[in-house]
Order: sequence, then C-alpha cells, then structure tokens
Amino acid sequence: MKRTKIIHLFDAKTSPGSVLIKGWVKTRRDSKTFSFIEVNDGSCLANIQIIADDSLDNYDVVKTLSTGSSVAVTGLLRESPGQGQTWEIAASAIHIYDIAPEAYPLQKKRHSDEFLRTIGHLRPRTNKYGAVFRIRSELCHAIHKFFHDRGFTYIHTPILTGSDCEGAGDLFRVTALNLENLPKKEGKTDYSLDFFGKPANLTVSGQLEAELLALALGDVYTFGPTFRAENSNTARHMAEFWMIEPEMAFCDLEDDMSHAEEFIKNLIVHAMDHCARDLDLFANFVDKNLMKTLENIVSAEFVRLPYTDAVDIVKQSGHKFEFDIEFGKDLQTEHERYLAEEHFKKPVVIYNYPKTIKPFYMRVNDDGSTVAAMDVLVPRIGEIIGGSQREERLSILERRMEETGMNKEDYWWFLDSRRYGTVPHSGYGLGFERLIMLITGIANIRDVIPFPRTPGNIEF
RNA sequence: UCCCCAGUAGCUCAGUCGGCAGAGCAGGUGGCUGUUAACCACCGUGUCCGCGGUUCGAGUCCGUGCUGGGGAGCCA
Repeated sequence: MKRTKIIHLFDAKTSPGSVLIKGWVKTRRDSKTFSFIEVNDGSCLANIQIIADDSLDNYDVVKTLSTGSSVAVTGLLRESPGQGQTWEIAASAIHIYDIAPEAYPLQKKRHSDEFLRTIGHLRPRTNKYGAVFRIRSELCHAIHKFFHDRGFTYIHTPILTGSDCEGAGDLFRVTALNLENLPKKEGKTDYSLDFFGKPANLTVSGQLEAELLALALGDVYTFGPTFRAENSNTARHMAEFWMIEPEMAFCDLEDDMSHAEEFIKNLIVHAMDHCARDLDLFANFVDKNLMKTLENIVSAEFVRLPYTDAVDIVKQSGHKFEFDIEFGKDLQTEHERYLAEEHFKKPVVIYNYPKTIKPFYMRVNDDGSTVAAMDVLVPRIGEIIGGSQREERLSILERRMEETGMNKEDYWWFLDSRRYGTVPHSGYGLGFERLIMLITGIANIRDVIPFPRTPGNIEF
C-alpha cells in the first residue's frame, strides 16, 4: 500500500477505507484493552490519532511506544467518536521502526526556546519549529511566484567575491592558503599565491552584480545566503542569513518604495491564505496580537516620510529618548520604534537620508546633501528593508567613491555599467529571516532558521 | 564590542538571615478511564556552571572565567 501523508487524511470528505501512514509518536495513552497513539509525520501541525487494541499481534510492544518513536501504521480511516478530532485510524498493523529510549530529550510538555537551541538537531520535531520551517518553505515559494508573476528574472549572484568594501559590514575571508604557514611578501601575506590570486570573501550582498544584470534583463532578483562577520549579538542579526534583492531598471525611488510595500503585503497575504493552521499556533502561543498586526499591515497604506520630517517628529514628540537626534545622525532603534509603533502605529518608509551616513552607490539628490535611500520600518521588527535609487551618473558615482575612500580600479566593471547605456534604476534588500519573524511573531532570529550562525556558535 | 540579568535533578523553577538539597513535569511500577498537555497511588534522580577567595561552615558573600538571555551599536 502507498503511504499517505497525514495532511491529506484531514482533507478527506469521506473515508478512503484502509490507509498507510508513517511518522513519529507524539504521545500515547493506554486503556485496559487498547491505546491511543498520536502520530505526526511533519506534513502538517496536526497529529492523527491511532487506535491500537490488544488484537494486534505485537500489542505488548506497541504499549511501550514512547515519544519520538518511529512507526508505520496500516488501518481503517474512520470518523472519531471522541471529541477533538474528526478522523482516526483503527490500526490493523503497526510496524515499529525504532523505539526512542528514555534519553530522548523532547517531552510532551513545552520547552524553552533557549533549551531547544541547544538541541537544534531535534527541535524541528516540535510543533512550533515544524510550523516555522513549513512557513519558511511556503514563503520561499511565494517569493518566487511574486517575481515570476511580474516578469522578473531570477538570477544567481556569486557567493565568493573579490570586492571587499561595499560598505555593508565586515567580511568573512575565504582562502585556500595554509593558515599555519602563510606565504609572506615584504612582511605581508602574499595573496598572489592564493586560489584566486587575490583576497576573496563571502558575499555581503548581491546588489552590485544584480545591478549589472538589471541593466541587461530589466527586472531581476536574487534570493540567496549572505554573510557578515560582525560581532553582533542581538535577536535580529546572524552571520549567515538569506536576503531577497530585487533590482529594477527604469525605476525611481518612488517606484522602489511602492514595489517594496506591495511585496511585503503580498507575502503576508500568501502566508495567511496558505499557512493558516501553522499561523494559528503562533497566534495562540507566541503572539496573541499576531493576526491583528498582520491584518493591520496588509490593510494600511505605508507612511512615506522624508528623513528630515522623521527627525522633526522625533524631536517634537515630547518623548524621552536615550539619544538625541539631529540632521546628519542616523535614527536610533528607539527612534525607529517610536515612529512605527507609537506615532504612526503602522509601517513607515523613511527616505532621503543624509549622504554622509549612506554608502557610495545611492543616488545623490538635487539638494546635494541627501541621497535617494529608503528604509522600511515595521512595528516590532524595525528595519526589514533597505534600498535606494542607484547613482547612475558616472562622474557623480566616481566622486562618491573618492569621497568614501574606495579604490575605483577595483570596480572598473561596476563603473562600466554607467559608461555604456546607463539608466535610472533602483532596488532593495529584504531580510528573509526578519520577514519570518514578522509573520510568525517569533522574537529571536535564531528561531526562524534551522541552523543559526551567530558569534561563537556553529554547532550542527 | 558595551550595559544589565541569569546559570540548582532529563526539563521548568523554588531555595528566607551563610547552618542536612526541594517542588512540579518528564521517566519507572501498579490501577482506572473513548482518552486527548488524561487521571490516581507509589518509586528514583544532583560536579548547585568552572576556578580562586572570605568563613567554624558557601547553592547563598567576594573576585574571575565560561555559557545563555535582555538591551545598545553595526545592519537585513
């Protein structure tokens, strides 16, 4: 008999008769002549209830099934006379793959997230983590669908890169040299002997390469891993995270902001439509206000707020802040939270930042002091998107590189894109894990990715 | 990296003023019941994070290191 996934059992309108399911035991309750066994196979949050009675030839072993044990169950799918579930399986045979011993760390009871992080290899078997990882998968699908529906080309930007000063943070150096015995030239490491003949790093962003593809294919996006060697110890940062970076030719900052807003709303709607059961868990046990928050984001028109106005609002708020704000200083987390959570109570897009606090590639505005940058701030998470209209004018771009102390020769290929048929274009980066935090209500970024990479932690 | 908090049974945590190490859950045994975070009775469980110090005596006080958490910076 062919195995049926448990999610499909719950779709049934009428019983298909006998079925075969395979999965892991969540819990067992015994009566005198029979047992209730709840089995989960990861296809959905819900367990299927198995009725095993003493007519089974291995009932004496079935009665010892513990949480975490693996089984294959054949039996009749029938309406359950009990409360709490519509269907149950009256087992005619139970094959036991393995009985999990007493040392199995997961219990029926709820565990703390901190403890579960120490057993990252087993936590996907819990309800909560199973649900996050299913939602994560569904949203990957939604992201590709969103762009595909709009005629974007999915491109792959390199993971290994030779550019080292994009201004996006500290880099992980990649080398094939023997670190115990580095070749030296005039006292310094001789990278001419390294694999690529020069220093190489893990990418911090696919943006520069995506720009090149946008200036050929029109609308493109990348969706891949990104690496930052920053010693960040917060609930919102990891050394390895996944980023979605659209890049659009013939697109100005206005279009860029509209696109970002549509994107976020589309993904939230997709999650509510396709992950309702899993989202219920988060709405019930993680964040009681989750559905209200999500509905608010979907229905609200995002506020568009120039940086200077944001500064004025913060200054005139009458609120006590730890840090002062004035033109030329970046908004602190407390200021961003005040704007999104208290003042507007909905997502806020802040744009036209001072050029002194933004990287070289952002387009200089006519005022000469600001750049066409935009950050999307959402309640609870803070910055979820950072983007800009790119500087398409060669001379200004070169001047900005000089101002920020960059070596133009290293970026000859990037500058070529402004030399030959340059056009206005824009793009942004959305942190995938921060999106999952927003949609699930999970507060710590380490809990929305199966194997988080943070300073001092690379187990599993 | 900086500031704050925590580390005690497999898990969650209590431990008063410095004086014999505790509870619930999980686990085991028996019972009961179409049960559903089942229920009832009984049973076992310790490097009190490591190192050093103060003290007659330290889980408790002091110093230090490690680990985890919250906040900040950097950002997505």
